Amino acid sequence: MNYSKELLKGTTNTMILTSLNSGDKYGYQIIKQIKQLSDNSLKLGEGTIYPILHKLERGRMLESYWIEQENLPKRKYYHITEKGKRKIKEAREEWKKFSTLIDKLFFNTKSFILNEK
Amino acid sequence: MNYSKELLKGTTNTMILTSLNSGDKYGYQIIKQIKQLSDNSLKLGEGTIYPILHKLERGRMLESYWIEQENLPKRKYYHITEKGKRKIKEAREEWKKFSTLIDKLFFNTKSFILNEK
DNA sequence: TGTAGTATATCGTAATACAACCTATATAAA
DNA sequence: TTTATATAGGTTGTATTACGATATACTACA
Repeated sequence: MNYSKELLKGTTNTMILTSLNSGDKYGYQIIKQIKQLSDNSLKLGEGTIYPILHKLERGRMLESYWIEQENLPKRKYYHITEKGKRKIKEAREEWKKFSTLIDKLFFNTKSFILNEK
Repeated sequence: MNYSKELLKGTTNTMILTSLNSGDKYGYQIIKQIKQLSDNSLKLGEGTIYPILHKLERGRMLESYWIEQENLPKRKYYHITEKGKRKIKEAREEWKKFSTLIDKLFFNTKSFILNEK
């Protein structure tokens, strides 16, 4: 993982919801997709994604159904609900505000000096 | 706190280092400054900042000295070291890459569809 | 007297991501 | 043949983190 575990916190749920927003997927597929989209920098493990999928389903953000495969393990597909879509919208708004603020606090050194008593 | 506790994780240390990068400060002063700079949206508590200051000092990112006050509790001032300044630089680079990636994953829905097999 | 502000500090708690581990099957390499 | 990797699901224990609660101690004000 190229990014600190701590920076990642709070973003994983929305990442997974956003992935499912463009179509139903199974857990393992989401892992591969996020890895691919991030140019191998974000490798969510199984121990990360499955508990989150279960939690999101308990919270009615997702619904699931099984699909049998020939010569391969069966897959559990997840489908995003309207509640899940609303959650994405909220999370995007929060992220926009938060990242703007961190940009200010991390880079705008001048304001630190100017605002001092 | 307007932002989720989890989004905040991983940014607090750098926030504090950046604050000290523009001049020595004591713990309580850092809390007030971050609160002010964030328009009251970031209210770091005492239980947050003091353990971090101690940890940063143990890690040689900061050095501290006491100043006695008249009619007020004495203040423990923190000074950033060269190691601390290097840490800021690293953290800024990491934040730039990370926030760019999250922007992509949260908002660029099109890429999710296009990249699907 | 009560409350708020200044200033430092510690402790317990909830939430999180993850490594490690487990079950299966299939395929490819050593 | 054995080993490793990939697919696909899952659980459990652990470290890290931010924070509320609490403690101490002094000042200022209603």
